[in-house]
Amino acid sequence: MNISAAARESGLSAKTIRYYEEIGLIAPAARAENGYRQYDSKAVDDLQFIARAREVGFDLQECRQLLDLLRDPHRQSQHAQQLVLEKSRHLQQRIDRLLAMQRELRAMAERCHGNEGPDCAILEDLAAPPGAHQP
Amino acid sequence: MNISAAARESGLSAKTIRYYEEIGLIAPAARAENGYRQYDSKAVDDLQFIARAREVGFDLQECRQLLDLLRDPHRQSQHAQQLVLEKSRHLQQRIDRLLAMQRELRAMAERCHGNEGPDCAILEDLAAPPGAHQP
DNA sequence: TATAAACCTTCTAGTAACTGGAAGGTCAAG
DNA sequence: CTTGACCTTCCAGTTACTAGAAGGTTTATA
Repeated sequence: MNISAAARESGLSAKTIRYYEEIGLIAPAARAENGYRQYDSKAVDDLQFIARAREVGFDLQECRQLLDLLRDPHRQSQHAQQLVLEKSRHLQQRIDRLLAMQRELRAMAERCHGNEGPDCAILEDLAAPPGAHQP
Repeated sequence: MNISAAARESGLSAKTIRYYEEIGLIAPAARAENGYRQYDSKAVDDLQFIARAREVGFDLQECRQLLDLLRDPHRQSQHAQQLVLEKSRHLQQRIDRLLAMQRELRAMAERCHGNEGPDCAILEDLAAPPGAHQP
C-alpha cells in the first residue's frame, strides 16, 4: 500500500506520516523498487494508534511512550493508566482556564452595547479589568 | 521607566515586550542616552491592554485589531463586540473538543485495571477505539 | 578603586507539530 | 505521447514566545 492509502486508512495526512518517520516516531517504511514507501496492515495499525492517541490529547513524546508500552510484553497496565490520569489532570487545568476566559468574554460582550457608537465596555475592560481598582 | 519595571507593571516579560516591539505590535520605545528603552504610563497602558487581551484568549493579530479600535475615536463598539463573540464561539469549540477528550480519557482510565499485569484497556482502546467495529 | 550584581543591548537558535510549495521522478489511462 | 495523479526530497513558514551568548552600563559594596 502506498502512502496515500495508508493516510486514508489512518486518518493522517501523507505529510504527517513522512514527518513521523523523519522524527523516528515510526520505523522507516519499506520501499518499493521505485522508491515509494510501502505500508502493510501492521504499519497502518501503528499509524491508527498514534492518530487515536493524538485525538485524545497526547503529544508526540507521549505517543512514543504509549507505543513503547504497546510493544512491551512485560508492560504494566498501571504505567499506561498513569499516563492517562496525568493527561486527564492536565487537560482539566486547560479546560478550567478556557472556561474562565469564556466567562470573561461573555461578561464583556454582554456589557457592550454593540452599536455604531465608540463607547465600548469591552475596550474599557481590557484597558482596566473589573476589579483592577476595587469598585 | 526601564523595561523590567514596565514588565513588572504589565505582567509581561522583558523578552516579550521586546518581541512585541520587534513585530510592530507596539510602537518602538523611546530610548535613553545609554540606549535603554524607556516606558511611560501610556506605553505601560498599552502593554497591560495587550496582556489582558491575551489572558482572555486573543492572539496577537487580534490584539492588533483591538488596539486599532482602542485608538480609533470613530470606532463602533459593535466591531469590538463581534471580535469577542467570534472568539467566544471559537473558544467554545475548543472547550467542547477538550471535554470530549476528557470523557474518553476518563473512560479509558476507568476500564484499565492499573496493576502490574500487561492487560490494558487503554492500549486496547487506542489500538481499536470502542465502536470501531460495531459492538 | 576594584569588582560583583543586576541591569541593559543585539543576535541567533530552538520549541511543537505540522503545512505548503518547489523541483523533479513514476505510473496508468486515453 | 501527453495528461494527471501519484511519489520523492528539501526548504521555508507558522505561533508566540524562550534560552542563551556576547557584550555594554550602572550601582552597591568591600
